[in-house]
Amino acid sequence: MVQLSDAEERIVAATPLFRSLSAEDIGVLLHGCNLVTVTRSQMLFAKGDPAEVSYLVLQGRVKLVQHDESGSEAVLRIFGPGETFAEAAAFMGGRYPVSAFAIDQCRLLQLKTRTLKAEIQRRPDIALAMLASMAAHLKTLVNQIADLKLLTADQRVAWFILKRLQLSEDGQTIRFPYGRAVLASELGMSAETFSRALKRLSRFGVAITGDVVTILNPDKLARYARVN
Amino acid sequence: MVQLSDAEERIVAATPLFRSLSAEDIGVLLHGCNLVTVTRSQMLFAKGDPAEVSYLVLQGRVKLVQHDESGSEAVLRIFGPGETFAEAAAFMGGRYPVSAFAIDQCRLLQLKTRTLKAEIQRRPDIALAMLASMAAHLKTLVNQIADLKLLTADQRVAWFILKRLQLSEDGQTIRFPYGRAVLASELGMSAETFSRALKRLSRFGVAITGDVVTILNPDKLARYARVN
DNA sequence: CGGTTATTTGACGGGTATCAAACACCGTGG
DNA sequence: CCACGGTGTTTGATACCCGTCAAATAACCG
Repeated sequence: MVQLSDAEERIVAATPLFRSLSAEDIGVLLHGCNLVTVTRSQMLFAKGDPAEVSYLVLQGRVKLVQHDESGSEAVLRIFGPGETFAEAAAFMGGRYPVSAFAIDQCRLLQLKTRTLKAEIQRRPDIALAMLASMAAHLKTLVNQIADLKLLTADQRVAWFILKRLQLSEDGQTIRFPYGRAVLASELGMSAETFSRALKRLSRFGVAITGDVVTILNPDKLARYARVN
Repeated sequence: MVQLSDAEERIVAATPLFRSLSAEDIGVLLHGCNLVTVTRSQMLFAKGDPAEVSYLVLQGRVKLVQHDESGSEAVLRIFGPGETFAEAAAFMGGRYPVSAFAIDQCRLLQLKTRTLKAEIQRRPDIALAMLASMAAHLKTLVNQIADLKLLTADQRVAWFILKRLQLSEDGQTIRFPYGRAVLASELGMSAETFSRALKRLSRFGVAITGDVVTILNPDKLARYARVN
């Protein structure tokens, strides 16, 4: 059994995969899990590696990326504390279809697929939780595709800000959770375009100071990025 | 119980969701299902509708689309015979995150979520099959995002042709399964760009006559669209 | 404080969307 | 059989979004 802080245990219990389970059920699933610590820009797995484990983020951020032969990369998604990833690949027993890198210093829980599968056989509701978790992933990806196809770069940035604003404390400011270059790639644009997009959004009441973004007029911004 | 032709029963049995199940298990799941027939361009459900059923395609093609306020649409994916869709949304019991339209005349099986859920409780392996099916969907979407972010329009068209070529009989020709406009939207480009892309690909040994595409030199084309 | 990395800014070119018109395809009805 | 309207595709002209390259600036860190 791994050693987790109280805060970390709360994170685990709150994750979609485990939310519906009792503390002891979680204990069973975590039995024999590895706790791994990785440093900034370190690789967790490469595309094509045999997928034997999935991950739960406790601290830091992980980016899932796809590379092309020329070396440029596309960030598919970024996972933070409380989120799980690579469940699907691990579960299918195939190989990872993407690569994973730590953006920050990270603490991660490695979930053994074997244990997970075994538990599903015994406890069908774990399967339901897993289905729910994967359904959420699906929805995220579907929205991302729609955004890429329907919105301009500026609108995607605006949309990103608005989404974060909903989780914000004061409803007026957000802060960028990680570097702009990574953010740009996640939104499907170059770092330069992202920088310019931010500047252009000042027309709609967006002010940037360091890593803090102040949205003077959320409605105006929402009207510009009319989506969903 | 619905009335299916032999061919259709074979389609059902071969679908990822049901592949691992016995004929009688399938019978249980299909019990009380509706068989629906829709005509070209008819809507199956709209984004925001309560998601009560998922679908299995028997005949024809269905497109899942997202609209923006200006009326332009993005095709997220197209499903043909033997494929299932909307499982995730139906399963979560929420609302459909996208809209669905028939491209052709279609015959579809409506799967009741209630039945599916009940069976999962009794038979965990159905849950595994469902997880596998959703994992496959996830992988498709992930690849689509990577393609949109990393490839040019021409490369996406080339890549599409190559993928279809692998399923081709003779390994030299394919035919477009549906209209070019829909195809273009699926690949994330306008119909005009798609048309021009096809023309430009003649430089790499792609010849078009009507709906038939002849690939004179698959290797050359693959070298151009170097991906995966 | 120096050296490295991240971000911004500018200039430029190319890829794509958009608009418009010409054209091909197709089932219908005269 | 051919005319014909509707739909879908192609082609051309144009504009602009956005990526790339290069340089300047800022932020970071030991």
